[in-house]
Amino acid sequence: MAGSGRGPRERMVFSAAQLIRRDGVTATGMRDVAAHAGAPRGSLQHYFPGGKEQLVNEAVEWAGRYAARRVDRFLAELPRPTPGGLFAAMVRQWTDEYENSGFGTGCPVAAATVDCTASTESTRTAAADAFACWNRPLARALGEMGVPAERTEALATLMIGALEGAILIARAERDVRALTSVARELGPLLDGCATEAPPGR
Amino acid sequence: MAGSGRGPRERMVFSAAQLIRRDGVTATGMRDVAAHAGAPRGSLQHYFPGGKEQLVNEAVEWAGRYAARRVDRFLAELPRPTPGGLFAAMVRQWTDEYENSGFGTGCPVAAATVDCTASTESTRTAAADAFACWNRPLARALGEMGVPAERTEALATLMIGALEGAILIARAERDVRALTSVARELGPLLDGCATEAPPGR
DNA sequence: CCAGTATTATGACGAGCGTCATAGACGGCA
DNA sequence: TGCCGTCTATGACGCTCGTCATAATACTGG
Repeated sequence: MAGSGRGPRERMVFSAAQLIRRDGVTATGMRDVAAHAGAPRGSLQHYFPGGKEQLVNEAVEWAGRYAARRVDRFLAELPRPTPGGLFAAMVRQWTDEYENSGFGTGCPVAAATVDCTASTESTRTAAADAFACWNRPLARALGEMGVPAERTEALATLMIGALEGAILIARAERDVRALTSVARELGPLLDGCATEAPPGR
Repeated sequence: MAGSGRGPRERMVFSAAQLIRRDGVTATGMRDVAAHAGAPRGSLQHYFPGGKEQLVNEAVEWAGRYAARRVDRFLAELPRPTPGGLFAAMVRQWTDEYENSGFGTGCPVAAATVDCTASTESTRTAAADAFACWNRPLARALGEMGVPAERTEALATLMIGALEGAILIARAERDVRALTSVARELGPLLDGCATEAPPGR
């Protein structure tokens, strides 16, 4: 994850996302963000006159765009794209990170949702937008893989939800088991939804 | 959710869980817990000499036992138990709560995981135990419904993960859509795993 | 070189936090 | 009545937080 290039403003947004996904929003201090970004403390109030709320919101938005970009990249890398294969790639990103760098970090959007939904309306909105931003390319991809149009959005939500939940469990257990289990079980089921009649109900 | 009965100690644990699942661990103050429980502030240090860490851990443990108990209750209430029906009941608990009481609260175990995994080892352990405590009766139930033994644990994890993720998305969107979508899509797929050959792979 | 804006630097403030210290109230039992 | 463990009550301490005020510095166009 490169992020030390660019201007100090972008570095601070990136650092905020990193710290938030590790410690949560409330436990992440403005001074910590500046230090982590190697940026002067005085720049915070200059670039983010809206204070912590603005910084957090921008970090969440950044995370949403990042997740959407990753979906497109996974699609481009898959030789023969299937729903299960795409989901496996999404999961693998996390198992790789956890095996290489430990279980210290989760998803910043999830952290912001847990931490700010009840208190900060604008952050809640930013989190909802981030999920939508992530959901959109996923649903589109599912449609292109043969999933019936009326189910693409719901299945995309299922994929994101299952991934987020598995991340939670994996962090708590310090074990990628939850991630691999979810990928192994849900993957084939997702593949069954492509170019097939929807399950009777 | 009854909780105002019992002794002040139990009330404080219960109140801690309530506040944590609404505001997160860091944003929940000890004074808030005492006030919410209608308990004297001085009792906190008397019943929880281990400080906030102990209180949070007990709240997380309580939540894990609560979730496990709910699984058993759902099973008892289902006339003809199927994996999808059980999952629908678990999801319905949350859609009911959100439609009746708003989207202010989430799962306390998820909140503790997001908020404390990186900083407080004992709380991370408590969260892992809570997930395990929840997973156990679920996996057992799946086995009794005809799911092959080698898949019960993974499918239980998938159910919990999908539910937790959908809760996150629903809170952010202030909409039960994610919950209903996940239940509608995952339910039939889960039913297909009972008394059937596992999907080829 | 100068003017003026953009950026950085630093100290202070008030509020809230978790924790501690200490004293008071209560209640069963001799 | 007197004692003693359990519980309650309250004020204080040290710390960190987000924010603000104010000044110094860097940079850019004339």
